[in-house]
Amino acid sequence: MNGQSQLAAYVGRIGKFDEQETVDFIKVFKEVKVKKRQFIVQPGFTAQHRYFVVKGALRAYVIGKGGEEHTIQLGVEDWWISDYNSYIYQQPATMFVIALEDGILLQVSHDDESKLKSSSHKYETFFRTLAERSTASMQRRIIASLTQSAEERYEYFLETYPLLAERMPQYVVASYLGMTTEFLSKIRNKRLPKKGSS
Amino acid sequence: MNGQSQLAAYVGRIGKFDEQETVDFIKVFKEVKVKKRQFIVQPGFTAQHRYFVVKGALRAYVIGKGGEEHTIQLGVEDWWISDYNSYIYQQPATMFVIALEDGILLQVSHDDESKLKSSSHKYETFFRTLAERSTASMQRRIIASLTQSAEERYEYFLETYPLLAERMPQYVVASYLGMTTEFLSKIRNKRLPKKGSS
DNA sequence: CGATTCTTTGAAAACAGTCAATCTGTGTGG
DNA sequence: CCACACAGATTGACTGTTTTCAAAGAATCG
Repeated sequence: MNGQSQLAAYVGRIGKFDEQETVDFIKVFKEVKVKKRQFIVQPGFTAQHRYFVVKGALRAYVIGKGGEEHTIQLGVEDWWISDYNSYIYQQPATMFVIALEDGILLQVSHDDESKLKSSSHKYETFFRTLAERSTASMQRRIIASLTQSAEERYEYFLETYPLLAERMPQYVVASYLGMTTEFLSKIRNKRLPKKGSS
Repeated sequence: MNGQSQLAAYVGRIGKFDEQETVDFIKVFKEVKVKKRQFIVQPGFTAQHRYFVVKGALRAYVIGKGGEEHTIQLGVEDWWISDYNSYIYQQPATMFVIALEDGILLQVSHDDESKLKSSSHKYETFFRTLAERSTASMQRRIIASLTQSAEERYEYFLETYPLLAERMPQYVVASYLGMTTEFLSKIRNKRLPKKGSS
């Protein structure tokens, strides 16, 4: 399955496009390959694209005053990623988006996305649904950060995204969950007291 | 200015509706009065409406395992409020939404909103814009919670929402910022060492 | 391997929470 | 108009979670 058909399958699950609409939609996306450690968004530059992850893993992060990296968003197959504050308002980004693995993305420019949205009610609906789901998921994350301890947030993350927990380096998981790598390491150690303890 | 014309002015700033479209849009909203301490959303019940605040102040909060209240969202004039996870997916709410003051709201039901969205491309665009802005604002909040200390979050809140900081009880501000009332009180004390200190 | 990159560990310190008591204001009903 | 109740804010001592720092261990990759 190539990138286009993967995106086609994805949009088929969300937007009720007919065949021609699906083709026209996918046409504006451009496939790009990314290498591990490659940046696709950087602070100071406006995020020009929204990216659909065909293959690979990415993360978006900001740098704190002390130089710490704080992961704002993760992306793997069938997820979207960008600096949305930058992309939506077309203002300079505050985030880095970097590839954690070699991968394949399908990018749409802000301009082409706008044209899609205005060209068809159905496309507009598709992006509205994306944005609503994104709002709901961010709200769940805010709730988790307000109500749970570091250990609980990690447990919750393991349950919710078991595959991500395996795939992402631990410093990425830690910074996504709002704790230091050192502390996550200690949490993990407490959970699995010793190796070969059965 | 009544509630309807206030909403009309608001939608005029976001959606490019003509006169008739504005009238038709506003027609489906129903005005409701709320008294201080009145709940408009409660856990276990599906949030049936999205609310536009004409007048008053509200807050949405969840209850933690220890009984603490965590404020997820605030609402004052010209803001929207609901439990979006519940409203969007039409599932039982996890949040309370309560009036902090007597007020006036304009509510739209999930069903009517769906009809609006499907009846016109422009209405769809309006709700897409709402959702995108909401996503961006939640992302900013996540960044703040990951990168800033309690004191910095309070400073940022004061700068960003000076009117809210005056209007909301301090325990609401504290629980919105992810800290205890006691700790916020200590932060405030440090900032303004003593009354009459000049 | 040889050099990064990532993870673990432990001791000390900082940040923020808990608990309990007190203080303040504000309304409401008699 | 007063008194009482109650919601909200403050204070201080103590506790606990999480961070910081520094060093050493694994793992990975060219």
